[in-house]
Amino acid sequence: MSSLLNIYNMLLNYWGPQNWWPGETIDEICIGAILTQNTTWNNVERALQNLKSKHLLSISSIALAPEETIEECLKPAGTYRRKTQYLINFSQKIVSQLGKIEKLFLMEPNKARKWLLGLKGIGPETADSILCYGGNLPFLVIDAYTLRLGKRMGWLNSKTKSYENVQEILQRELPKDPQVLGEFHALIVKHSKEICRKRPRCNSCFMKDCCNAGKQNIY
DNA sequence: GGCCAGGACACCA
DNA sequence: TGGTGTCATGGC
Repeated sequence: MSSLLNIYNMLLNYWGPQNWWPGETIDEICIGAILTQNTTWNNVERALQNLKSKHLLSISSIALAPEETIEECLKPAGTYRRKTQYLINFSQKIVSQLGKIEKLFLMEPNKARKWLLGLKGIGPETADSILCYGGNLPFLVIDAYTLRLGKRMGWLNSKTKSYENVQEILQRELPKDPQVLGEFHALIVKHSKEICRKRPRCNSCFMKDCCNAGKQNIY
């Protein structure tokens, strides 16, 4: 079985750098991380554009904005009522407790993660996205694609349970480098969307034991 | 018209 | 702890 680092290099060689996370500012990255929950990025971009057109694409401005205005902007992203609550609460907590988001990234990384997880609507995946892509901190984002690929390719077995458990197992074999960890997650998403989802039984995948694993029906 | 997406939460046993 | 329903728009 190839090492995780080999897998990373294979994916990077095949797909090239994914340049995640898209966004011009740290605020935009964090806002996008919340909006992308269970939604396609295409829909998130519409919501981000709506916010931008109303000059609300910053944490400080969202913290002061009327709820109805944010709701209207977020509609294209789905679950917009919840996301409005999450986003306003997140922004207000940043402003009132930290002043600005950059302060979060100066904290001890695990404390910063805990702080984020204490906020309503910020789960482990969103927190790690904010820390890795917004804060340039070495956290690997674990998502459904990662779990599926990991089980197919044997990095993970069916006993691996919690998010943190999976994250620890995978990060142990990867450099503690936010660039690598961020790129790895982006590549897994890219690969899963382009190959695994469109051709779940394909024979042409360049990674042995990925799509054509012939294993139990994990997909 | 049904299913799913770059999740998280509430509720239940 | 683990499983299930809910949120909600847009693309395929």
